[in-house]
Amino acid sequence: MNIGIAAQRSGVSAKTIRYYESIGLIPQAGRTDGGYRTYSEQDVANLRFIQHARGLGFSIKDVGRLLDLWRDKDRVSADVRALAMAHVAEIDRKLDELQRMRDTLIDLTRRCHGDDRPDCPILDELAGVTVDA
Amino acid sequence: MNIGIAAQRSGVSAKTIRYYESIGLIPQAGRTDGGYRTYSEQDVANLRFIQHARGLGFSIKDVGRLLDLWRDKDRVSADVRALAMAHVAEIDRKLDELQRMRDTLIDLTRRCHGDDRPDCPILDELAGVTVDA
DNA sequence: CATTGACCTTCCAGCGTCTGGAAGCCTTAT
DNA sequence: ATAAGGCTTCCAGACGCTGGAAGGTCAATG
Repeated sequence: MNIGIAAQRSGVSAKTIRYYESIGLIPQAGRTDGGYRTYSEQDVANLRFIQHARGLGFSIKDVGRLLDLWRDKDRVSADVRALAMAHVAEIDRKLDELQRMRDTLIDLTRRCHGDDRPDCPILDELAGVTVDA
Repeated sequence: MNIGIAAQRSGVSAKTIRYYESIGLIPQAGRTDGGYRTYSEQDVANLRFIQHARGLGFSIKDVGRLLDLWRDKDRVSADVRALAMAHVAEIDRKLDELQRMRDTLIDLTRRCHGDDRPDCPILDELAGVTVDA
């Protein structure tokens, strides 16, 4: 099948499929006489796998590792689990950071009048002005 | 003062200060006869402001808007507040997404033996295999 | 058989936010 | 005079795509 159909069926855009091929995440596709890339059901399954892994936030590099593990019938599930748990740790780090930002922002917006006057604790905070209550 | 000192005192690296200048976030610095950039206390204050805003996750574009508001003595705090709240909304979106990823990953890692056997619900899920309990 | 239109190809550029590195100039101290 | 350290510019790379231009291929139609 052509790349457009593979894209539709995998949920990965044609543009992105070509990109994945260019960086070596997926092998080079076969070609028709006219130069069109051709894909098999297995290729579509690989692309779906990639799409799901990306949807869980795994980096391209990690997706490559997961693909390798998936294909390796002698893998040990501990390796897969370790990869996933490291990723969870990274997500937790990001969650913490975002939550801290959010807390600060919520506090500041609560203290800001939000009317037509110019004074604003948000700007004060950014400027490093210490405003005691 | 030279860029290195301004960097130290603002917490923004010299490299990044030059970058901010190149994209127009800060005005072009004055120069010595030898071509070195020079900075004032006010410049350092601006850089600190930028650093704080970036630390709260504001985009460069939003930081530019905040700087404009900061400098505009006729600003209305409602504008600042609206910017901050829009940013909180964006953070909430990211928090939700990360939390969803985390939930799925935690569930999968819990169901994965994580031993020397190859079978692994994480890979099954990514492959789209439906495993009923 | 020619044309149309949809699909495919490659290549280059840009998004956002820096960061690293190379080659070379300026300044200050010895 | 020289050395060391800071400064300069410019190019490239990181991440993961995405858009667009210029042109080739294919299937269906007139």
